[in-house]
Amino acid sequence: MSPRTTAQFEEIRLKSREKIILAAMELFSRQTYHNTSIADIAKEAGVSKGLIYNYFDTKEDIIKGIVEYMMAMGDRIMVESRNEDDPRQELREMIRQTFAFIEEQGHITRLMVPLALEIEQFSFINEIIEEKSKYYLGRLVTVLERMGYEDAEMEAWTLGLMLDGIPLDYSILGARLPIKKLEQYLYKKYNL
Amino acid sequence: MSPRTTAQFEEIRLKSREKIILAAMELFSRQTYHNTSIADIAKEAGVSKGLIYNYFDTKEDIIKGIVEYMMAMGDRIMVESRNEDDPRQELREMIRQTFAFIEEQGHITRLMVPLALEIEQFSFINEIIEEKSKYYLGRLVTVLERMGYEDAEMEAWTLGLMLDGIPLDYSILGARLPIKKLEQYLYKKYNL
Amino acid sequence: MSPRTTAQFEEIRLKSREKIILAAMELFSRQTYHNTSIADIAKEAGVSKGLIYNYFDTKEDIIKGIVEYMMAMGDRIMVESRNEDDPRQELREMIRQTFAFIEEQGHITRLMVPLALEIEQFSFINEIIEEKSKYYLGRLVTVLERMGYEDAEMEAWTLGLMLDGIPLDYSILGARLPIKKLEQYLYKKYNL
Amino acid sequence: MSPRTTAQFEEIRLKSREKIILAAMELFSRQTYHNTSIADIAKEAGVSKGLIYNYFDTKEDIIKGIVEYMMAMGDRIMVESRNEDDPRQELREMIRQTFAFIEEQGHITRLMVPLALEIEQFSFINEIIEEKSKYYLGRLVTVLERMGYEDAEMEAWTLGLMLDGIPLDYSILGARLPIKKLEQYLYKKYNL
DNA sequence: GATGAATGAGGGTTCATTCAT
DNA sequence: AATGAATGAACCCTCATTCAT
Repeated sequence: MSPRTTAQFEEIRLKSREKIILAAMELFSRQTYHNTSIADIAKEAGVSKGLIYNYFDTKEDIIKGIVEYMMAMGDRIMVESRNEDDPRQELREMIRQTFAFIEEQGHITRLMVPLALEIEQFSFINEIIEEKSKYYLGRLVTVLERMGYEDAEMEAWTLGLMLDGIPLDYSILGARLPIKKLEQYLYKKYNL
Repeated sequence: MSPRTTAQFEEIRLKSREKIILAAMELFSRQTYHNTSIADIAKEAGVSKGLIYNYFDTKEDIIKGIVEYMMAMGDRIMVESRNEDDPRQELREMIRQTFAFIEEQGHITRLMVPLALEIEQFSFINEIIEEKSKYYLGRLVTVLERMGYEDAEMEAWTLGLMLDGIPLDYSILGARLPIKKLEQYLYKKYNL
Repeated sequence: MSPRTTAQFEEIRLKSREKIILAAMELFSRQTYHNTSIADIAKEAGVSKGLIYNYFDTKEDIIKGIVEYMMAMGDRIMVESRNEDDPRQELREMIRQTFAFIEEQGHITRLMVPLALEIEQFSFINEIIEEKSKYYLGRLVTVLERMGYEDAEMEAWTLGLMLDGIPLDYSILGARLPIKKLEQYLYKKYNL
Repeated sequence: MSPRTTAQFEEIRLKSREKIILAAMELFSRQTYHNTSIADIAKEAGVSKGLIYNYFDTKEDIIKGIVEYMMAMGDRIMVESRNEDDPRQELREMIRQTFAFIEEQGHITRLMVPLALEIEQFSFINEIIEEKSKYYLGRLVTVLERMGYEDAEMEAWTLGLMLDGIPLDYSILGARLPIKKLEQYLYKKYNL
């Protein structure tokens, strides 16, 4: 009889929001942002069209929601794995995590890369990608320096580019990309 | 007043078709496939909307036209540069051409990469990319073998992935990607 | 903890209802009936959307509520000001009250005039206006007859029309309408 | 076989545009701007919804089109009727034209007055009304001065307001407003 | 009495595509 | 070959209204 408490409402809101975000992620990665209509998302989420606008001001806003959701969910590439004593160990861990991420969360890759390219206005995605890359590159440089590389910066770039190429090729070649063997090869190549 | 010859007609047709394709390329790379309307293309090409349907059955068909056009235009990454005597020279040439292509024809890169990801129905683009990659990879393997690399296949993959990563990063970082230095570094790294 | 008495409930009801009506009046006159949503009203009234439907069956119903509210509030144009002895005095009082109303309650004017025209279904507003006008006109006729006007009815019409023209011009011209001077001029013209 | 000439296209465009404007005028005056949908207009004009956007950028733009159309159609209140010799004759003509306009083109009145009040953003309608009023008032002042009125300006205001009141009352009372008798009464009152 | 999440019809607008000329 | 008026399906979004709590 009495109205729901604020906490109850909050929980309901979170659940609905999540349903919508998950549906949107699924569809965007399956069929592209532009080929997915609000009606599609609503149906996939089992929710009315109108409700979506209770949580997102605009269709593009849903993307922002997805990114936030993913960041909150873990953002697992970035798990810290510093190793003061052994730079080799640290580099190995960085590479391992990157491959693990691509394999385990391949759909995120397949979602974000196209999104970044598909929606030009969405500079904020590019900004996130750029910032992460810069941070990642910085760490690579440090580690490679400690490993004694002379031109550590350029070597970091080649490694970084290669790791960036993986999701791209992966989204085209899928299983034909020999990920496992590549990972092993990198360990060997860098003596890890 | 004399009726135009078949050849004249054919020439007119080719000219109009080219105008449309060039306009579409320009706009797709500037503003994305989905954000470009047939009306936009018509205006950019200085042609009526109706005429476009005289040459292309559908909007997506224009993409096919673009790809064909680009292939016909020279496909310059693929210029043969075999060098039976010196594999080093051949690899150097392959790398050089790749970088040259990215720099000179950056807009094509910025056009094709998004297109490949944006339009899922367009498996044929993926197929083209895949075929080219396979060919390119094959050549890399051969060259690296001749250069004495033990695991030439995996080394070719790393190099290929890296070269694929460049356009991706380039379309995000633009001038902040140190392309020139990267090219030089690769020459040094592979002793070319 | 003791249950509220019926009277207390009734008071609460009245208070909420009034809050809603005042909010709606404010917004309708500020931004038009059609540009004001139930959500806007709820926010302005500091009340939930649901509650509004506790007091009004429909959005249009709120208008009925506003009209009733205004009538109950005093209907101040219509304050009786009969003066058996001096028709001049009576006419002067009628004119004075009209001008006073327009000046003091300008927002009501700006609310009702558009409303009457905007919402055709709302014949009842037109009916009210019509009835008031007829009554007002009747009084004018009587007064003017007593003042000796030969064609009192037509003179009453001209005066009535003029007084109707004021809110209309007022809602367009605002302060550029020389209300004060007009009032004085009318007194002079009718020798009041 | 050959494409239509520019002139032919121009004629087609004018015709379609007019069909749409006439349909919109009809519906706006019958059921209010806000209660008329683009679909309604399309149906009334016997045209597709899409075509309307070939001629008007936006729904509000149609109003601008209507106003322009009406101005181009004649704007008949404003027919010059100067009479250097006899101000009485000139005033009589002004009043006559006003009444004629209201009677003959009542739908325009019923269209524009609500429109001006319904759409607040549409300052341009208000501006037109204001400008016309100022002009009209100015002429009234001049004429009344020549007729010897002492406070010609205020007298002009009362007359102007009254003439403004007519369309307002007319849109509410319709035929119950004794227009004919009012007109005659004014002639008599002003000795025309 | 009160809340706000949820619904769904409907509105404005866009745009690929057709077709008469 | 060429034009651009015309179509209509589809899309994003708004909002009055309902209802479980």
